Amino acid sequence: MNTLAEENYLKSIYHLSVNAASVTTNQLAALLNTKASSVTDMLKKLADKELINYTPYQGVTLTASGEKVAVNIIRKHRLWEYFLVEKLNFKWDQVHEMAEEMEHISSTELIDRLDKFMGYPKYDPHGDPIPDCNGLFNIHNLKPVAAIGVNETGVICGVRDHSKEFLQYLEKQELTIGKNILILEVIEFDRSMILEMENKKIQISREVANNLLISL
Amino acid sequence: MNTLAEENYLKSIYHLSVNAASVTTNQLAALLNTKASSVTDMLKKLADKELINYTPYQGVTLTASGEKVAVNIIRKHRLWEYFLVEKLNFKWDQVHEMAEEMEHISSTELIDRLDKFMGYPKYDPHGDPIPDCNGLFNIHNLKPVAAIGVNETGVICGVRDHSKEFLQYLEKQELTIGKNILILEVIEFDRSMILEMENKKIQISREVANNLLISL
DNA sequence: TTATAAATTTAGATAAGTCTAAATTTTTTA
DNA sequence: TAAAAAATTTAGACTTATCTAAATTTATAA
Repeated sequence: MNTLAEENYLKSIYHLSVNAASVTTNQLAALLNTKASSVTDMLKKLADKELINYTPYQGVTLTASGEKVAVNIIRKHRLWEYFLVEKLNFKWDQVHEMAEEMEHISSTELIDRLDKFMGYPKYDPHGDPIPDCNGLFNIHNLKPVAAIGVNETGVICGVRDHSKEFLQYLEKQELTIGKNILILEVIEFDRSMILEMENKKIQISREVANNLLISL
Repeated sequence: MNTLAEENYLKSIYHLSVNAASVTTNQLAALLNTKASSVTDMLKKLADKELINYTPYQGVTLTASGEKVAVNIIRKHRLWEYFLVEKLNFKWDQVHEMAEEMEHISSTELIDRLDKFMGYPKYDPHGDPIPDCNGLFNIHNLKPVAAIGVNETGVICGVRDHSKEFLQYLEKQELTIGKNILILEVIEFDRSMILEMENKKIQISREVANNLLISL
């Protein structure tokens, strides 16, 4: 149907579209670790297949059919991540690369049965929503910890940065999905924050606070 | 490490090596659904990587390192087939194509954990032995039903033909892995065989008898 | 608003894996 | 054992996805 490279482009366009109306060539080149000229070539190909809307120099958006393909890849990625953590006992910082390969396994029947086998999970190990077999998913309204004030509380529900380093840091601090936190203090000097979590005080930098997502 | 095409060639060479000392270009072309000239090109590449022993016009054998790669792919293929049947409830005739994709997922850690998750199975859904994490597996000594005589018994332990059509036929006749059979009669005219299985009489053609494997 | 910088596209090249057609080697057979 | 047939390899071309370098377009700034 679509090649591996095409799938990766569509997925990347989808992810970059979250923050902007249209996605630029350079953004894609940076995310896909390739050159702008290679991106241009692929964009023409995807436009020919009517998976994206592409006007030279003006960036791209996904068409309805392109978005469907992208969401399906993301569904597969997140379900496999869930499988790796819940069934094979991997840690949340270990599963991304494996899921990057597994998301390209083509069978829809397989992924639907995997979904059923695991009890139709709604969120992956990083708190990201898992699209159902129709491509529908909850967009829950998360805020970075940095966006709330002293004496406010929240539940950790996701991360903005998905890097191994950040996930390992959070794991070590036990700042994991589902934990309740209370903001005790914001240090004026560097805007780092002191939280209470399970009766412990934890100080996190502004950088961390910006990348840790909570629901109120 | 190795490309998808390289992995498929090594796997094919391994499978064809079971029946002969060396594997020919045309055998590979037929099995891989490609042309002899394409095979020659790839054989040169694999020889450069010291995964096969190749002398022009003389066919190929796997080197120790090529065999290790091939066995590892087969391990992954069979473990995923087992997973699909035992965990996701697919039928034994449905899993081959999916496992053809899944066998290329690279992580060794993943496959070893999958193996553990399933309790270290020794045989896949078609009765083929699953190599362990060191590449070792039981070669049990199976015979085609056609090779035994009247009044002899055996346990169905494998198939020679792995085609969907043959597997579906066996399923319908309930001639599945683990069943006990007794040879009641061999029809002289076409050498078809009449078996007793779970108090039922079943007649199978010579063709079927040649492709159904039992242990005595 | 024109010059400069940045972003993007085009042109031409490369590597992997495949193909067809022609050439070569091996095997078979008369 | 020489001619014919079969198997295999070589030569040259194509596609996909990539690259560098040059050209073009858009954005920015004096």
